[in-house]
Amino acid sequence: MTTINDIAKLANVSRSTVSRHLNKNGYVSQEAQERIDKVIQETSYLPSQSAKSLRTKKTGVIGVILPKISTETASRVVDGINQMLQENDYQMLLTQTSLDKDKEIAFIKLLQSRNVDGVILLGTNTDEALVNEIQKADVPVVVLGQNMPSTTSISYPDYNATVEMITYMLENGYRDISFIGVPEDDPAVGILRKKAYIDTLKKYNLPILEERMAFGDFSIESGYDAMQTIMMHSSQPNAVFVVTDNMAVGAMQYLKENHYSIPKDIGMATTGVSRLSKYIEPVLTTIDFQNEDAGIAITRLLMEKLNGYNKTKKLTHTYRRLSGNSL
Amino acid sequence: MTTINDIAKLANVSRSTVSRHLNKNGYVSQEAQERIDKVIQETSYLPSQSAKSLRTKKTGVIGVILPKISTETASRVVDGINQMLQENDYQMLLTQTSLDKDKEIAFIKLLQSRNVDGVILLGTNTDEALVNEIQKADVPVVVLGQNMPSTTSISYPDYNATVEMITYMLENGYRDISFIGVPEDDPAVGILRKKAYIDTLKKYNLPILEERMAFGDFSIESGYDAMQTIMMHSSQPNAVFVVTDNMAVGAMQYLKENHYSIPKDIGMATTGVSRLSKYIEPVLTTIDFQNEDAGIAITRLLMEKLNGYNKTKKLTHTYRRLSGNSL
DNA sequence: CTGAAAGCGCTTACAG
DNA sequence: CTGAAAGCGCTTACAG
Repeated sequence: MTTINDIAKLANVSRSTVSRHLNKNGYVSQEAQERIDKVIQETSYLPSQSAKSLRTKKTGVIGVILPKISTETASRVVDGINQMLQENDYQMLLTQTSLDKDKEIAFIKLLQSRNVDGVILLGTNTDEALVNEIQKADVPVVVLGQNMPSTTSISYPDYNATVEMITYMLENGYRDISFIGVPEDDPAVGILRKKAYIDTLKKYNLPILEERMAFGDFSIESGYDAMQTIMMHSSQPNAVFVVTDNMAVGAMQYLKENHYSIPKDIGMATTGVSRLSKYIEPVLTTIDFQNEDAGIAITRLLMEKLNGYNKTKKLTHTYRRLSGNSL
Repeated sequence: MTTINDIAKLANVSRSTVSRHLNKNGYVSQEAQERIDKVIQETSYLPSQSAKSLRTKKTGVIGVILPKISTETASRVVDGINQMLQENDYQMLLTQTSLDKDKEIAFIKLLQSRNVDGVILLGTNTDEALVNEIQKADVPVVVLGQNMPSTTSISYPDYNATVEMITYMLENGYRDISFIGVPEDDPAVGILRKKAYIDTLKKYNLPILEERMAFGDFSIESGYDAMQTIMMHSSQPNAVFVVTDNMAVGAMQYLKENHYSIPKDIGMATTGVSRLSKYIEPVLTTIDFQNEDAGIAITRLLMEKLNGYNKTKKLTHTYRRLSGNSL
């Protein structure tokens, strides 16, 4: 392997001079520059980032922690993150927790031992242990998808967007709206979206019925099961709001298999927009959280922190409602 | 930041001993071990990977180069890669070329300067410049999706699977089958799948018509355009085979918009299985290349190389045909 | 404009 | 069983 010493020797300068030239700080004579460039060309020398990092305490690498890679929402966010990182000459170290909370904490540690310059966490909870770990991290950690205490984070407009959607359903005449959610250890998706559903029904003086609510674990299968649970009950709803698109797909499958027509027998709305949702029959009415933009936005906040801005910022991302024919 | 020196001092041993204990090589007395563990606990010490890498020339990081992250095929492959890497305690550095060939070469260099232990490339071409770069890399590079010269690689069964699908279409009575492909600088998708289409028609003594073929660039839009090009021609086909699912979605959109019914007016088959394809109407008949398994398999080959196996291996991945109602 | 020297935080023979 | 020493490949004041 070629090192800076080899280059120095071949170019007849000291390695300090080579380093100065490579990093474009300090003066290097024209002649020296040319000799160095020539030698670098010939040897196709590449500076060792390990050595560089050890000295400078910077790696140019950002760690990204996400629940699951092969999900459309996540891959879009990653796409946005990646764009922004590439613009800023950062590389991305990707880790996946498979929704295991312990791994979130473990990865924050591991990423630090890898000397990443910062961490982007796609949040699934705001447990105290996690908050503590983020606090004591000695690199900036930013969070997308949860309002993480004392941490720079971007939330999705879980409450408002859900209120708007439920209201929209009510205005379209649906009165018996059921709800498929996730457990409450996820404050954003589990608590806020459910609260929005309940609050909106109350506002319209409608009863909140336990049997109209069921909960899944983000998977397609769990959406199927939740829909089944709801429909097995004697008093059936005429609409359903599903908090994530994956579970909505499962719910749709259950309804199709059991010959309920959407929207004739039961209206459906959800959150998250699929690349294919335009082509599904029926086209789902959904809330688009614009994940790619969110990925860009959270990365921008991290870049700010890396540039010395050290106040905690809290943002809420935008959204738009996409109308289909499932209502 | 806590370093090995701090630990050594606090535990009253030399840093050699701490190192020996951490890496579990060489003897360390029970007492010393306990003192060290205690101090590590208290300080929540994490060894610097940069320093470690500089010494050992190993980083425990694998570089992954892919054309585009937010594509279902890619994210499934990444999922498989990630599973296998996690089992082997490796981390993943992810890069995206956006289908820019120069970036493939640039990333191979960049990843090396980051001292990755190996590289997995999702191949889009087998250009000489790329082959050379792979050859002269001083870490193992393995390739998925192309039969890369002189390189350990796993190909998809592009030719055979396509022959089988076209044959299946012919056996189902379709005679005027059109084809949507990609340019020939992609040997696997561009050349082999097209050749399979042509060879199979020839075998059935059917004419090969230029106007029955159109080409896109993997995007949904290009599939739309290609389908349009074909349908604008006076002699219309009664079926189409599209080489990728993304382009198939575009082609479907064109057909729907122009009130062609699938499969009544025109049958369709493609490659690649979408999470949602079961729920699209019609359900697409498709070839499933089982991308997650492919990701696992290519990572396994890389692990073998990392363990000293240095022969070049060439594998072809499996596939299965999924029948829908689009034919 | 340039080079010698120190040091980043580790590991690894080597000597004891 | 343990420690001193050398060295991995860089960068960065500092002196000239």
